[in-house]
Parts: sequence; C-alpha cells; structure tokens
Amino acid sequence: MSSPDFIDALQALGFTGQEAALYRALLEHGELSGYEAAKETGISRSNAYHALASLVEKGFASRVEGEATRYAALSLEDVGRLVRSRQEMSIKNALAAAPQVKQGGTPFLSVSGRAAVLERMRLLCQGAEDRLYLALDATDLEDIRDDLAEATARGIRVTVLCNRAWELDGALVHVRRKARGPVRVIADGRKVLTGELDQARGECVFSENPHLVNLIKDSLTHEIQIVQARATERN
Amino acid sequence: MSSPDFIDALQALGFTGQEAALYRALLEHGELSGYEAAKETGISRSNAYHALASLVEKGFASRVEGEATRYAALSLEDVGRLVRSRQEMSIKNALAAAPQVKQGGTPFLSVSGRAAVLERMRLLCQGAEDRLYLALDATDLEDIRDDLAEATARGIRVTVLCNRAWELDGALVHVRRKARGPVRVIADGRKVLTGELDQARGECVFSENPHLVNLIKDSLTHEIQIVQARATERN
DNA sequence: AGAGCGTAGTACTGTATAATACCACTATGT
DNA sequence: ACATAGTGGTATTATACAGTACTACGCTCT
Repeated sequence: MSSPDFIDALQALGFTGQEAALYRALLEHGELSGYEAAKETGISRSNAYHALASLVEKGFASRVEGEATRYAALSLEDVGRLVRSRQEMSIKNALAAAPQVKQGGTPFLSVSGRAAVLERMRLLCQGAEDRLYLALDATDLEDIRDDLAEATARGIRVTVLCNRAWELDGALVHVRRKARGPVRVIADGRKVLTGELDQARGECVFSENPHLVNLIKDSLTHEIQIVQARATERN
Repeated sequence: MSSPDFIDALQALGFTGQEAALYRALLEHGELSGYEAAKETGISRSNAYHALASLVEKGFASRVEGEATRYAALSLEDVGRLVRSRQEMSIKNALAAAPQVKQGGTPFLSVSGRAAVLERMRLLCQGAEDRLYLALDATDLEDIRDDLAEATARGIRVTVLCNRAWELDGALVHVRRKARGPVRVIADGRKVLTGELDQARGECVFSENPHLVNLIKDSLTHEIQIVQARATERN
C-alpha cells in the first residue's frame, strides 16, 4: 500500500496534509526535532514548526522532555481511540442539543449512486432492531457482508433472496432463478429501499411509507414462496 | 441547551456552518424546498442550494421524490451511524497503510493542559489490557468515570487511591489522608502518567520508561500499604 | 562556513460565506 | 392586461480564513 493512502486516511481523521506527513515521519523515526522533521519531509521549517505545534495541540503528538524540543507521535492505535472518543462526544452533544424533530412524514427519498445506495443499506443493517429482508445480487451482498454479520451477531434475523448460493453465518438464504432484479431491502417491516443497482451506478428510493413497504414486502414474500415451493418439488 | 451547541457539534462531525443550519431546519420541518430552507435559515438562495447539494452528496440529506425539488434530513441517529462507519473505515485504512514504526524508545512525553491530561488518562483506560492503578482526586476521577467504568466492564482490574470515598462498581478504592498529591496513573505495569493536575491546569509526563514506571509503582504501592495498615489498626 | 534551532513575515490557493444579479414561472390584486 | 410578490434555480463576484509555499532573519555550536 502506498504512502498517499496513509496520508489520505489521516486527513479524513482531521490531519492537514502537512500534519499527516510530519506525523508519518515521527512514526517512522520515533522522535524528531523540528529541524529534522522539516528536513525529513521537505516541509519548510516555518511550516514544520507550525504544523508540529498543531499536532501537539490536537493531541496527535507530544513534546519529548529534553533540552532541544523534540516531538514524538501518539501511536496510531491511540489516535484511533482519540478520534473515536471525540466523535462520540460530538454525536452525544448533537443528540442532546437536537431541536424538536418534525415527525410523521413518510416521503420517498431519492438515493443515487452505488456508494450512496450501499451506505443506505449499511444504515438499515446498523439500525435494524428485529428483522432484515434483502433481495440482492451476491456481489452486492458481499459489499455489505460485514454489516450483515454484525446484524446477525446482534440477533437480527436476516433473510436473503439471492441469485446464487451466498453464505453468511446466521442468515437464511434463498436462491432464486432470476439472474438479476431490483434491489429490495426491508428493515423491521417499516423501512424499505428499492430500485436499481449495478457495479457502476445505483438509483434507489428509500421510504417508510407503509404502502411502499407493503408492496415490497408482498413482492419479496411472494418470490420467496416460489423459491420454497420449487425446492419442495425437487425434494 | 441553545442552538449554537447543536451547530458546533454538527461542525465537529463534518458539517459546514451553513450545512448545519440547513440540516437543523430540515429536521425541524420534515422536508423543505430550497427556497423555503433559504428563507427559514436566512441563508441566501444561492448558498442554500449549494449547501443542500453538498448535504445530499455527503449523505446527510436526501432529495424527496416529487415535482419541485424538496429535501429531507437523514435522522440524527443515522448521521451518527454514518460518521462512525466512515471514521472506522479511515482508521482501518490508516492502520493498514501505516509505515514501519520505529520501536523501542521510551521518551518522557510532555502532556500540558487539563484537557490533554484527562484525554491521555482516557487513552490509558481505553488501551489497558490487564490493570490500572490511579492516584487521583475525586473530582478528577469523576471526569474519567465513564472510561473507568468501561475498563472494569472489560475485566480490567482498577485500583484507585483517592482523597475521599469515591465509588465505582468493580473498582478497588483506597482512601488516603493527604488532601492532594501528584497524579499517578499506571496502566498494565508499563505505561505511566504523572505530574500536577488541578481544575485550571495540568502539567504531566507520560512515559513507558521502565525506571519511571517502577518509581511510580513503588510510590503507589508504598502509599496503598500505608492506607491498608492504617485501616487494619482501626479495625 | 555549515548545521541546527526557531521565529516572523509575505504570497498564493482553495473553501466557506456573503452578496448581487439574472432568468423563468405562477399567483394575486388592481 | 399589467404590476407585483412569491417561488424555483443558477451564475458570478467579493471577502475572510486556513493551509501551504517561500524567504528572511537571528542565534548557537562545531
């Protein structure tokens, strides 16, 4: 794996580009002075001193006690803990300070793009309290395997209708003949995601509208019954 | 709790100021058109449309299917799930792409400021694998109660030396006579944090240096023995 | 003279925000 | 029929700020 990905990942965690480069240098060398860090990364000393001070302020590095000021990185594991804790605090604060939320509407929400559709599926898995039904292709299921595994581990009953024998511990998998069909995901009998999804694009609708939920539920139930009837004929 | 804190918390989760204001308006109203959202928040329509598009791209809002474009907020619970997942992915990526880390050094790291000291304590709690010893004042212990509770819940043995009868399920608490003393925290017999901490400031050193670890360990052990001896005399 | 240590300052770029202008359509009042 | 207000939406410019690039200066030590 190349260096840029490490820098990208750190930037996603709140580092600026130069902070990330300096942090990486500190990881690799154990501890460095500002002058050494600037030389090692090619960042001008002026910016290096500023970015190191910022790393210390953010808690991602510490000053090493000694004569000349040297710096050491916080371990990456601890950086992970730190950003997780801070984010939990922010989420907690947001929930505590949330305004009165208007309830009741069940609009049809547009979910466009493969990434957005998969992300919405993950949210359905993570938010599920009782049951999950999914009619998806195996390649799409693979992309949310971890989230489904976590759901089954939480005791969520997961039923899958798939185009081939896909396997997940704790999940009930039906294999249908049709090669491909629309996405249909139902969570807890209340939330539904449906539409088109392939490797390059996604165009789905998410809703808690009871009519749409019932429509998709009937569609799925019907298709699962066909699969079960066919399996019975074979036995 | 006033509105600014909600906006601050959202900004910490990746919203810009205007995105946060618009998101809040969408939460309060269920769904809004761009024009309505601009009016509701006082943001110019040009910026409002741009920020709403950005909210959709970030996954924090969706377009409502219908004639005129209307928008609805992702629930705050789901926003929490989303940012957690993304952060987990970034942490995972960073760990996977991490450079070779230089091992072995055990420098004395400076930890300045009350917030930074408490944060380092929390990291020690979260990272503990076996034991935690803490000599702290009760008011400081209160600030890390949640992290200590999580540690005991994970089976970490927590021993506290405190200036009054502080209580935490699963922790062993000794009460000393001295009103206040230096901070001394030892994790797993390997990591130590020590120094001064009061309500307005903190000035500590963190290290994995075996000499310092042993020094603080002896100091704590000695003081706990005195407390235990005194308790025995009283009985 | 060169390396190491550190700070101050300027300039450029990108982003967020503030603001204005323009265009089109619909509804309403006169 | 016309003017006005409201709604929907985009384009553009300007400003402030943070991040980054860069230069200059001063000091100490070898």
